[in-house]
Amino acid sequence: MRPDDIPAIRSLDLFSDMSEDSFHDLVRGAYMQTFPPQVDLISEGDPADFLYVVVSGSVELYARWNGRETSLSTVRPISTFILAATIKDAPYLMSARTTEKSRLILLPSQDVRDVFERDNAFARAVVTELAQCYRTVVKNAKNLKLRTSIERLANYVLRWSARNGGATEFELAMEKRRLASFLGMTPENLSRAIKALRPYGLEIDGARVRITNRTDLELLAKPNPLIDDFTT
Amino acid sequence: MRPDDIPAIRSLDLFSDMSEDSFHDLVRGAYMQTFPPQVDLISEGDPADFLYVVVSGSVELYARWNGRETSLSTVRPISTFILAATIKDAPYLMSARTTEKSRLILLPSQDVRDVFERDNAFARAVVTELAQCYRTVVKNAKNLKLRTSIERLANYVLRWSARNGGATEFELAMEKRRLASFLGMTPENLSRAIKALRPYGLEIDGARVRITNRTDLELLAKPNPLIDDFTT
DNA sequence: CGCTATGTTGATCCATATCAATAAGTGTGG
DNA sequence: CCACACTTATTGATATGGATCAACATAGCG
Repeated sequence: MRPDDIPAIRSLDLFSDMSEDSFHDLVRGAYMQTFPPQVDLISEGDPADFLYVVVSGSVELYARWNGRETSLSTVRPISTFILAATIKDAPYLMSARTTEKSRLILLPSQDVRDVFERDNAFARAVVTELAQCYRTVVKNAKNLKLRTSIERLANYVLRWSARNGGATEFELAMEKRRLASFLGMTPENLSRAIKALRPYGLEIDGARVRITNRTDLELLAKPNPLIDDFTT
Repeated sequence: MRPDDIPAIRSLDLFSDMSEDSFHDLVRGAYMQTFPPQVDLISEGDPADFLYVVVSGSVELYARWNGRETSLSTVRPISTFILAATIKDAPYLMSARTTEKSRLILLPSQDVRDVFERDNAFARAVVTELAQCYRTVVKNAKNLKLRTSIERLANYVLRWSARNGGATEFELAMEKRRLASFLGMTPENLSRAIKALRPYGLEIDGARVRITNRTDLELLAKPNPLIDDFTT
């Protein structure tokens, strides 16, 4: 592993509080690897051999059943994924693939569990991280069950606008087909949802998003911190 | 709090490994309360003042948005709910109400957080619990996004059959309207889904469930441990 | 520059929601 | 213990959100 990547990892909430010794034990067995786009990293059902850290690029978490596939989340730098499976030593519930060229750190799960047993600060950091993950998925479930696809799209756009400092114009962070799957609809349906939101102050042209009337869009979207706030 | 309830709590995975002192600190400020059915315990958005333990009865976790409501899970004895909000000192994401007469223990969140900071065994137990919760919600999201309502119903029945030791005949654990909401459909649609599954070996009469042809039902349901297994 | 994957649009179909009416429980007070 | 009221469940008719299928356009990319 490149020595100049270590500080970035160390500064993650998950690793920042642990002892120097523990951190050393973790990174000793770790490797950094660069993957091309569209590479399958893990497959649901596999044993959790590694905890992954996305250093650059992005990784899609998705799942399949009975020939269908759905996108569950996108992991962006710098954060980890499949912590729960690693800690529980249980099979992955989601598959993962790179969406673009990405640099990842692979931490052997056994090392993570060993350090977890020894280092109390790390154990507490894991709690915070897992609680965050849990709340994110709960929000997701609420979003899916309480909103129509058009409402989900409208709120998605408002969420990303907020994430971009309230910008009225920005770029979609992923392909539309992936966005459609993430929002729980087909690509065709997303196309139509986009058109349906034009009268409500939203224009999407290619990857370019323009909020032309925030008031109307919010009136329709009714964003709610208990579903849409990504900070708590 | 009644002294004879303490051993039951103590034996929960979440509390079994912690020191005697810490446990004492926790239960010292706790109270046990009995609630009638349909009592609202907490409301989403409220600060997380207590961690709850269901001792008897059952509690429904649900959420609202824009006049719609959906049931997210049912908590049965003996387990806790809203651990994540308690630990993070963040607002509840879900509301909770008793579905029947229920005995609950209320542990002041501040006490839980204090003990969490002091007791390392407890901190680790919280990790295991949260990882479990997280994986359950992920399975739920997969269930919702990958399956039709009929498939969800079929798998729900098979799951509860397994939970009852593989019984072919058992009682529904909740009202149909609640089940419909939990499965992400309307009560009317549940009624029709039940009828649609009759030719596939499932009969539901009132609360009585009878699996008349497990092979056919499984052929349709295609249960999958990465969605339906409630033990891992 | 042309191939291939992605995105759009239209036509149609299907799953599920909604609305309405009835039936069946369930609990309460007389 | 029954009658009434009220909630829950079922059934039918209809509407609609969203999926599917098919054709075409477009954009990346080698």
